[in-house]
Amino acid sequence: MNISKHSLAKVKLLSDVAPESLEELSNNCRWREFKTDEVVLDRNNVSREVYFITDGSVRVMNFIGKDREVTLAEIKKGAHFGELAAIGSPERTARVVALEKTIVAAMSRDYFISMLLKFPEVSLRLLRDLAYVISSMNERVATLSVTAPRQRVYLELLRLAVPDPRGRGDWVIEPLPKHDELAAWAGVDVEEVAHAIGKLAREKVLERQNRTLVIHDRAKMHEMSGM
Amino acid sequence: MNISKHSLAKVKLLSDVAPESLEELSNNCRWREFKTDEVVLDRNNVSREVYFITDGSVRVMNFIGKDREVTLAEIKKGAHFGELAAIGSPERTARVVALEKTIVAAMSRDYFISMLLKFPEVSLRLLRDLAYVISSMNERVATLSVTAPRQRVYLELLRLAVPDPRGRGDWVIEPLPKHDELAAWAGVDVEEVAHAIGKLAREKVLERQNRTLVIHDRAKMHEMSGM
DNA sequence: CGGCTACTTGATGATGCTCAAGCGGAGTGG
DNA sequence: CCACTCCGCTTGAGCATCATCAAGTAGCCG
Repeated sequence: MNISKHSLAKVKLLSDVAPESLEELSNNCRWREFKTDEVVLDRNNVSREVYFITDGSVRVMNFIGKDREVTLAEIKKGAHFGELAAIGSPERTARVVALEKTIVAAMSRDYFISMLLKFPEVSLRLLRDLAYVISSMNERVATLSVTAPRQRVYLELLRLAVPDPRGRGDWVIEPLPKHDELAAWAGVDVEEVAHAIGKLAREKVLERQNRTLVIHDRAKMHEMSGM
Repeated sequence: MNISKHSLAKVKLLSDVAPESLEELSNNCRWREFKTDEVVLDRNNVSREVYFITDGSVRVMNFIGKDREVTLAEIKKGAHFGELAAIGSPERTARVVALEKTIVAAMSRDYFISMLLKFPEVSLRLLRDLAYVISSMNERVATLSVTAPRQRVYLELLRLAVPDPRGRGDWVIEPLPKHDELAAWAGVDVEEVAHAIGKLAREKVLERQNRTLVIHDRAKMHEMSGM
């Protein structure tokens, strides 16, 4: 096992930890690798380990009823997940899937807790992380409560759009995620995403170009989103 | 100032703190009292203080657009709020209103942070609290994403119902909150709450009795909620 | 070229939001 | 003690919207 590749140096949560302590922490993890779409963690898993992503990214999903799925978060290199189950929540309720080839360090619950008590700065940083998560979710709850499905699709598209690098006042989404991904974020079904984009295209607010969406009239789109 | 009334002894977050330290913490708070419906904390407030409720309860709300409001949480005696702004989030985004006569201890951001570093057990307990909040919000996001407005009203009513203390297989909600409160939780408008309850009454699933709702067929109601 | 997946588009029916009108109980002032 | 009023609840009609179903198209990979 190549130790140099198995370092927690890039993990933001641990950036206040001295290098020598970090190495000890690294050695107390189970290192694992996952392929795209592989399930990293499933519901009702009882391990309660905490996972640090040193390379790749994952998506956290929740299932309601039997068929419909909701995307709760996407977590990237340098971040962590599983801390909720480790800290307190009685059981895992979400499923975590690798979005690409991903390397994670799994730390046992007990070891994680003892680390928090040993390094208060880490606790503080974790608190900051969780506070940020809660703020984001507050926003999301408020948005979901107040906006109509169609509007949520507009908002999601606006969230993804970046100014067109080729000058012009346009904004672009590139590459456009698959419709079912957008649907899982916005809490609508797949057809609604297509209908929403179709309507915007008909009204010339945006244009479809292969895998990218070019938004011509961002202001109007924003207005249509009702916020 | 009556010191005996101004004690943080009942605050759960601080239950691992030794009594003498607790007294010092108590003395470093600004103690304040609010009447029903008084605004404890408003958006864009820059104080970043942390508040401990020693008596009473408050509601945390968020406003979207200009008119519609969403209830994010209700916080009771022994709990705390404002920790998100103190720990990290750049600004306050929610409004906090007293639900009854309420006494709070306000602790400055800096003092709070230093306390966390001094008492790692408190950090750990706070982490647990936040983890619990996140889990709850995950559920709420998932529910909001997947269920229709009508169903959310049913679910909210089911959440409030308790078994009828007078025997019988019935469940009761007593007192029934005002419709606009239910609406703010479920993310629907006021009439939809009335329509939903009306429909349930017509189908004899429940019965309206003054300020209380008697649920006869909880199973059917649960089924209608689609979960 | 065939087969698959994702996207597009439309029709339909159910549903929820808006508007509107009436009702009932609690509190107020005479 | 009685009107009066306000606020919250109830109910309904009309209309826009969204989920469902369905069919056809585009693009991709073997």
